[in-house]
Amino acid sequence: MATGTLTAERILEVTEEVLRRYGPAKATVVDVARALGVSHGSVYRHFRTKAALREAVTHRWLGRTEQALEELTAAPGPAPGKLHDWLATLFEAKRHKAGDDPELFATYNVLIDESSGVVDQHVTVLEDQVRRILEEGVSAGEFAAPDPAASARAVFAATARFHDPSYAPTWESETAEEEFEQVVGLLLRGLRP
Amino acid sequence: MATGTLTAERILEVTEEVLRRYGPAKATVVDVARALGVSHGSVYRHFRTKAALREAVTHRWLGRTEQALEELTAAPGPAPGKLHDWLATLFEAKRHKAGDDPELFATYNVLIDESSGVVDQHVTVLEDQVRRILEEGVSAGEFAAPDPAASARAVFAATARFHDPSYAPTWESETAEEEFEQVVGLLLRGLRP
DNA sequence: GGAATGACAGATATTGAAATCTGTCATCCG
DNA sequence: CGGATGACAGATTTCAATATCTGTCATTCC
Repeated sequence: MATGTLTAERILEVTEEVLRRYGPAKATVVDVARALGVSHGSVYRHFRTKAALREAVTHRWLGRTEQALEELTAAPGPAPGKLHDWLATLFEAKRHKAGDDPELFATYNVLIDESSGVVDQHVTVLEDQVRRILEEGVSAGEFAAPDPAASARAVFAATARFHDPSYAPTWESETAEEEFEQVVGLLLRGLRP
Repeated sequence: MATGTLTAERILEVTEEVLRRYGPAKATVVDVARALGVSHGSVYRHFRTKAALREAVTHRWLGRTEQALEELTAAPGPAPGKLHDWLATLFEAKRHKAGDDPELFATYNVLIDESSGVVDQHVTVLEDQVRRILEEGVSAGEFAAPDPAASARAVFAATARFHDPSYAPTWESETAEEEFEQVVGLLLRGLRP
């Protein structure tokens, strides 16, 4: 079935499929090897441990969200509106993933709990995007932020309710959207010069 | 050992002890009855189910925090400082419980996960205290909040990072205190008239 | 008569033996 | 010779038998 050489990339693709099919509890390295048509020893040539393989899958998954938000970050436009949209996009992306395919979302949440290092890196990337938006706003006189990096962490922390997966069960509620706007409104007011 | 009549209050006290000793997974109604020196049927006279007993324990535990914060809420003084102190006290109380006796804290977190209704009520009580502080500030011209109840929910949501037990592992970090001040500072700025 | 008991049925948890998986490595193949 | 293999040891998971627990209720006790 597998075409050509066995690459790390191909293993990651198949691992995603196996995780989707069997779930995080039952997906084994042997399953991945079987789906690839190779021995499990070959998988271990590319990933030192099962944990490393799962972390790589998680990294890929989180990277996709980072990429979508990076485009927003780099786009032109006033910083306050951009920050609002950046947060709204993050919220909407997470809410969509959670509501659309709850099982797959649950699977990735298990992976995320396992891979704290990968998540820390993800958070750092996102906070850095927020920091860049804040700095842009400070330059344009739209924001006051003596320490943009610290403010970025604060903004990210204050909106955890809307992007941290542990709150996913509440994201479908009718009031979630309104509460999001309230929090973001408060933060944008707090950032005014 | 037990003195006099069997009361709901006495059962709750002993249940707390049993939970502390055995943990949430192993503490049984039979254990509670044994510690009380009665048959387990007698416990069921006061609490319809094991879940109801655990919820009552949770309610009592959360009520103690509500009470401490209520005193702060009712005290005189400028609203901005009071809101800051209220949030700082909540943070400190949680952090202290988590750091002081991690096992007991973990036990109560298990109970909390089971008792969503009780927790919702607790959150409502705390948000109401925040709302009263906000209204006080609006009256004194210290805050601008067209809808104090909505702003109270926003303030509570934005500080989840510092009172939601799922974040407890990060509360000991050196930067937690600083991040708390950043978030609260941003919120207080956002509430200014 | 109101509170407590303990035997009971069905549900849940524990246990230990068997099966499977993870990670290594000597060997094989192109 | 670099990459793939599959047998292997120790760790983990599964499964089914056994034990315990939950919640009820007819009976006992004060």
